[in-house]
Amino acid sequence: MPERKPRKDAARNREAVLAAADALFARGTSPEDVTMADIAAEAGVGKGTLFRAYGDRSGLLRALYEARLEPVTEAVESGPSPLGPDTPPQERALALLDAVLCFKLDNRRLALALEGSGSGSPYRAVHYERWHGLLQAVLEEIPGLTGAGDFTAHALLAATRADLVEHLAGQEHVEREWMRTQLADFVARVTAGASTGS
Amino acid sequence: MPERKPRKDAARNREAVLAAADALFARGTSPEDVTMADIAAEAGVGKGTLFRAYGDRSGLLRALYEARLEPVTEAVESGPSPLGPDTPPQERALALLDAVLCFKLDNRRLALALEGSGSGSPYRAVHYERWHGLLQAVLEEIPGLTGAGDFTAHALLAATRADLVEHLAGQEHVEREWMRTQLADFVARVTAGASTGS
DNA sequence: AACGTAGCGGACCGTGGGTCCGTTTTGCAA
DNA sequence: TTGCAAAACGGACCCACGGTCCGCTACGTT
Repeated sequence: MPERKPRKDAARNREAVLAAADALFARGTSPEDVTMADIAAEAGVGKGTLFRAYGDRSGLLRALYEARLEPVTEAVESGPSPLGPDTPPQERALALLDAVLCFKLDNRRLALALEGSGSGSPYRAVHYERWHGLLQAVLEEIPGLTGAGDFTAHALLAATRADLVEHLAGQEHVEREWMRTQLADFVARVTAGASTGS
Repeated sequence: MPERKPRKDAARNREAVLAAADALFARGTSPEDVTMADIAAEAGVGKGTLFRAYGDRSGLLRALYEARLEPVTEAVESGPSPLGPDTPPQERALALLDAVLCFKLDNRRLALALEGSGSGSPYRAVHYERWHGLLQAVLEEIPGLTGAGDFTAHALLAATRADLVEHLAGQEHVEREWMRTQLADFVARVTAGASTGS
């Protein structure tokens, strides 16, 4: 097995970089003005280190995102109802989308930076595919949605896009709870209606 | 009146630039590799000209987009059913979204370049606000959607985001007609269901 | 203690958006 | 026509930022 344990200063630096990035994104400035050099400086580390650790900008963003997302993923894969697997599909779809929305609300800048980082569409990201795959599977179990799971999952997830969330929460000052209600309503309408197709 | 007529070479160059950009985007290459210098070269014009005419990259993109979109806008504002104003709301909502989808399918690269051009979220663009305002108004007239028009309009439009369309049509090779059907289905479900709210 | 190597860091590079300013073109008027 | 001021041109130039390179440092192993 080619698994070689990393040197401990390396590990420490990886952490420092993540923390630094986190701090900078929290620090209100709009995501695209947070430069790689900034992050390196904040972490007290050379730029080279940062690129060696994460490959490129979107790699770093992805790692940070993934780390923040982990608890949610956990809860979805093996947690209790309504997020966990032992939940009737309609209710679970609702819970999933609410979880995504809340996550994006809590990590607005980060999510924004990640989806906005040009390199490749957000739709090729692993975490997107995870959400989409899961949501699709859940939706397919709802009567009247058979065959429409794929597109419907995309469409519903699109309603939680980082820049939309940012627009509503940031510019338009829409209240968190109001947004959750609206999304829940929307999802309910989608999952409740009868199919129009053949 | 501060309206001063532009010099005719200026007008000619503006046109040339638009045409050049159009040609380059049609030429298959992914939108972010179409550089300003490329466009200037293709138009047989200096970079300065291009920036003087349109301000910056996203200005140029917006102008081009707006120009292409004009016929659709026209049809929506004063055309015949089902796009025009004399259409029952539910049917019109469907037609509007179908029109947006078709437009994005026909102008994939351009739409992608515009929405992807970092400077400001797509949600502040004039054309987005036009679509959103209109769709919202239409939705509000549908029984059961009162009060939910704003968010619902955002959510439905999100299903036609350029990168999603590109992902489905470009990477996953989803058929145009199939996509239209799926979207129609989706919209129908949203506009048909009963409200969950108070 | 000594040594091989993983890791470091910041000078350096290429690219692409945007600016500047000397030169050319245009349109008006004498 | 010719003269002239203003508008427009164009490409050399600037700079910020992502990403690379390579001589140096410090880890950890024997």
